[in-house]
Amino acid sequence: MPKSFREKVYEALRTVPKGKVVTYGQLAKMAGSPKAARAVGMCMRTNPDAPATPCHRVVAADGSLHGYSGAGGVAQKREMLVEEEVRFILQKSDRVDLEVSRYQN
DNA sequence: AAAATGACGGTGT
DNA sequence: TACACCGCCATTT
Repeated sequence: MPKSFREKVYEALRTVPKGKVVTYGQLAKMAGSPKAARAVGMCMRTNPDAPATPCHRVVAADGSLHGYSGAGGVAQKREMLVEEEVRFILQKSDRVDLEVSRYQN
């Protein structure tokens, strides 16, 4: 099979450095389909595996965390980000500060 | 081949 | 700011 959309997504995701995050929409654009943000989410869900794919660095466009298939759900996801020194909105600890921690744009 | 699914995004209220 | 709706897309059934 030729490279499926999901593989491109994983590839792009792997380029995201520690301490930075990307939105589903960004990832979709990097994979070649600017409006496939939703599809990207599904790919993350069906492949929570491998430490090679930092799916915890993927957040919503407004900086909020949507889901996480791993144990602990979004709670665990948030912890991981904090551990990678990703900046969060102080008042709203549920959102990432995209102004600072966003990967590229 | 067609319909259903979901870890989205933007807009309106 | 929070919640409800609608539109979009790759993947799965």
